[in-house]
Amino acid sequence: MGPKERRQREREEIRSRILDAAREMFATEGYEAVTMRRIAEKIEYSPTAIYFHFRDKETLIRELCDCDFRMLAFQFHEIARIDDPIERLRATGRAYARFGLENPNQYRLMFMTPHPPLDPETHSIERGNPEEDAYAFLKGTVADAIARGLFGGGHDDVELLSQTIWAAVHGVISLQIAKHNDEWVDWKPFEARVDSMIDIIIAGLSRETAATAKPAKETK
Amino acid sequence: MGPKERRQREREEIRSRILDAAREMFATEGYEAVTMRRIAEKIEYSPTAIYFHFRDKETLIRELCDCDFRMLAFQFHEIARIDDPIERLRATGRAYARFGLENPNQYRLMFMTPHPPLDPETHSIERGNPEEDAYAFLKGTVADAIARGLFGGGHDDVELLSQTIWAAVHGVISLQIAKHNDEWVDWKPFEARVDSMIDIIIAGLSRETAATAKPAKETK
DNA sequence: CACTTAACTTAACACTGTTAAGTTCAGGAG
DNA sequence: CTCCTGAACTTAACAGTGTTAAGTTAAGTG
Repeated sequence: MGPKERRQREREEIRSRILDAAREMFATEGYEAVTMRRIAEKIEYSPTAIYFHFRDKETLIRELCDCDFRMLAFQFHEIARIDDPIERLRATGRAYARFGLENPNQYRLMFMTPHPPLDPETHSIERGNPEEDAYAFLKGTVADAIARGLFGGGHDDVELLSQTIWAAVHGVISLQIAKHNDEWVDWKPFEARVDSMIDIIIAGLSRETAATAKPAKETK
Repeated sequence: MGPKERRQREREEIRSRILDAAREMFATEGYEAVTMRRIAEKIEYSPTAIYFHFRDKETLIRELCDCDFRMLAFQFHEIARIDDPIERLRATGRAYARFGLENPNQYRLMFMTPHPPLDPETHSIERGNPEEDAYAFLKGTVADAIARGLFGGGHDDVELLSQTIWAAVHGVISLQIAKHNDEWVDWKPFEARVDSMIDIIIAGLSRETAATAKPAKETK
């Protein structure tokens, strides 16, 4: 209980003040707007002070990122209670899309920007736990759907299907974020595109696999 | 014949030398590696010389981008001769995926990075011409499929379907580019993911619309 | 020949992330 | 109490960025 713990607490406090300042600037103005000097200015320290708490800018931003991953997984809390896997899948897709639309800067950093592999894999998120790991949550739903026989025959690879479903919704979101200002394309409303994608994917999964559904003709 | 045209030609020549130097650095080392100073060094001019040919770095890079868009559209040249719209669609998706995998840096800039809207819409590409405009090519194929009754009833909005199909394949590519180094996910091979996506989308679009394929139950 | 003008260079500005060196000051040891 | 350690910070600087203002050079034109 000595002053040692107080020091520790103070350290954590300024640490999270840095994080908070960075988060706000990042969320409202985007990645480019976050500079060490501006963070420092906001919390009224010198720029170098930050380096006492974070190795470099990259690790600072990555810590923000981890936090957002957990926030995303948290969006699925309510949805987990939907019993029908198909409806759960639909709701998951929509929630994911909403997250992307409402947090475009975070989404860009999380899913649209290549990162160098993290050295010691020191994530603070428990991998595989659907409460914290959004991908694990999706896999769980897909596995349920397969187990209950809701997908057509041939659709039995949980990993592959999860990655495909994820990519489908991610495609809509990331095009929205990257190109919704692009006048080249007459964009349909975002919600319409999300629903269209989810409907088509679910319809496609409900049928037999292509090999059996296709007109029996070996192409090539 | 006069020296006026020679000057013009020389100007074009150095202009394209800048472009070429930038393109090479960009393709092999990525966006961050391209700096005005390094371009200048490569072509043995001073950094400021570039500004005599391009307003700023942004417009230089955007001109590269335009070129890549045309290159993408060119990939579809052969494919245009496939008669069956469904098979043409399949081939288009695969060619698009290959383009993304082989040109990740270009793909990132073209489809994964938000750009401020271009002032006077001075693209050098003819919009709507399938020979130059890849999106127009896709729309053409989708329209064909609808016209021949290959999609289920209800799937009749060319624009919406094109955007959905594009987003689906784009999702696979962009996750590959941004996250294939991420050990969090046990990635299936890229080709498998592309084929899975295309098969599911086509299955979802074929014949009966979602409403009839779904168990007849009004959700909500 | 004088003059304009395009094409360029040099030097600088205002930024960026990051680091080396110096300062301050609370807390523990003797 | 003094002495000293070491954490937490600041100041100054480095090497880099995109960009611009001012100066130079040389070719073409009246």
